[in-house]
Amino acid sequence: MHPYRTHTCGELRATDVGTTARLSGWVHRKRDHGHLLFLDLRDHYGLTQCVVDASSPSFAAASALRLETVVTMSGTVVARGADAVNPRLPTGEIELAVDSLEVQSVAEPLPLQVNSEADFPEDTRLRYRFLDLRREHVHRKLVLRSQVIASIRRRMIAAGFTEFQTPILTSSSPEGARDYLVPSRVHPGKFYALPQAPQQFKQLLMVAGFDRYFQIAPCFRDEDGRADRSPGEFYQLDFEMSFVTQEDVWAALEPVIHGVFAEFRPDAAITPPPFPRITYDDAMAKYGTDKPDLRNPLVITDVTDVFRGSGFTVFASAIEQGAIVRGLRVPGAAAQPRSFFDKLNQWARDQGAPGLGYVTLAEGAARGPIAKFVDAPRLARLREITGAADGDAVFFVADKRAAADKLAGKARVKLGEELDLLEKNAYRFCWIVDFPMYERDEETGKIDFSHNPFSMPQGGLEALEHQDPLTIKAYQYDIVCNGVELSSGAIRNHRPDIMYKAFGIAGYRREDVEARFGGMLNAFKYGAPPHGGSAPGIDRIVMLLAGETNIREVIAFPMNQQAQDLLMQAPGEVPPERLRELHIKLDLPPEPPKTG
RNA sequence: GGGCUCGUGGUGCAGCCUGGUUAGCACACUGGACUGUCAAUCCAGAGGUCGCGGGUUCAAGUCCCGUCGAGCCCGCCA
Repeated sequence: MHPYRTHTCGELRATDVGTTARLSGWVHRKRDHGHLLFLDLRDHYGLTQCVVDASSPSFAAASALRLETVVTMSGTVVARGADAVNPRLPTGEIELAVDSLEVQSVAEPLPLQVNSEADFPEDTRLRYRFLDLRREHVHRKLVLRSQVIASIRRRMIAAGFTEFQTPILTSSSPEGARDYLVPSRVHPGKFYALPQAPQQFKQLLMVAGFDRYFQIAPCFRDEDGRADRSPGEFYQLDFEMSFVTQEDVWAALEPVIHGVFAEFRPDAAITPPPFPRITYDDAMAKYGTDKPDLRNPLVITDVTDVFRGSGFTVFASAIEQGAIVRGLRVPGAAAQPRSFFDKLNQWARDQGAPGLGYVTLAEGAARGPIAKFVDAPRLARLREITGAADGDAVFFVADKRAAADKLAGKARVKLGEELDLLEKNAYRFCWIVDFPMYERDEETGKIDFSHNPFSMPQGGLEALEHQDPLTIKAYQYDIVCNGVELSSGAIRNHRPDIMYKAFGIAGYRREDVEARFGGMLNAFKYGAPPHGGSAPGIDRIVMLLAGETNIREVIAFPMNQQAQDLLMQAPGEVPPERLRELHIKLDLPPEPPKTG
């Protein structure tokens, strides 16, 4: 007999009754009746109830087993009595009558209950991640992650993509985030950078003629974490295609994304391809964000006309100064108590806004604090623009366009959540397209790239030479699901002449461009195919499929928000001789005074 | 760098608003009882610098100030 097991803990069935079996696993739970002991043995595959009674020579040893001890149990598979069958377990019709047991590894008392679904503090979970990952619901999410990645890989290969690996130790890249740097021992004072994305490599692979590239690519960015953004590192489905328009890229990705979501969430409603395309400008106007959650039925409108020249001087004079007024119609909200509107107003103030105006509609009239300024013609106009009817409420935000969009967008999210308006069990996708090529830095007034500097400007060289840069769009697009940005992508700029010009507008001299991106620029001088791609975030896809809002839930060994690995104690100090070898001298900030 | 929330035996929570008996409950742990449980049950026990420092007070887990740590958010992340 195998020293550890003849079956897994999820395998034995009624048809195995009478056979001899050996199982190995963790002691999941014990039910000790004194002269009869039930013991649930758990492994990756499932749970099997093992029984030991007082007559067994193993009885004392079995009674003494602590939870999570690893043990091998041998015995006979026996049928459970009709009233003892556990229908919740696949192995619930049988149990293992234990003849002998062998302890493989003893467990100390646990800092974290493995057989509990209770919430534990995240630092405890991360410090004892190996225990946390034993817990069924956490374990399952990591298995899901593996299956999702396998499915994506299968679908990409079937679609004619070729998988590549690209360097991890590379040079600093043009993405906007801070790089992780790795000092060179051989080249004093020089550093490798970990790739923020394999951006230039995948473009070089297109120049190399591979036509369709993909990679489940690790990406490293030294930026602060968020619930949906793991600090340090994450994975992208990075892909790139030659001789394509942006429509071709969308058409290539949509069946992969839709297929994966349909495969793992057959219960959910999923946007069928082709996904809606929403221009950046429309998204900002209608949803107040470039990553709209389309499960939310609320839509923002422009009601500046309703208040222009009205008696409500707060809005009217703001409009004179160039402000706009955004309206948010909320069906049925007129029935909410006054406290509801007061709370929202306070919320808006907490967001740094002067407040959130509103009217409610009933019996053909407007009500509320500012209703007296909305006369009959203005009310008619409001109804016309927003579609509001009796029983609805309309909220107002007056500010400069960008600020008004932002707050109206936040209010849309807030109201959608508070009033439980979001479509349930649904994945709603869209493409946000036609991003601006450039934007003006509010502080410096300088014109800079608003997204990827390697994107092709719409209109090409012609547009760069003759158009106001701030009006130029790029062939740049994001895919968004349920308010989560899954990726951005672009048709790339493969023409050195257009690239010099594009960088020139953002203030880079020809020499700067050559110094920083010489490798790729040089490649483009020897015959580069037009190409484009995208790179959806794997962690975010799995997070959405798992129904989680925290990305660390689908990463086996995540760092905390301070970019520390509590299990492996990273980052850590290194011995002085290693620093000398790397030609590094530390220049540390002064120690803060110790107070406790 | 900033804002908000949280910090109480190994673990999860209550107690704090409104200061006052031995800091309570559950899980885990130790011992005992129990032959059909499946979150087994019952009895007993051990286990606490109430994050840390300072202040107010006759008295602080509770109120105030500071500080450290964690989470969420802003900045940042094309």
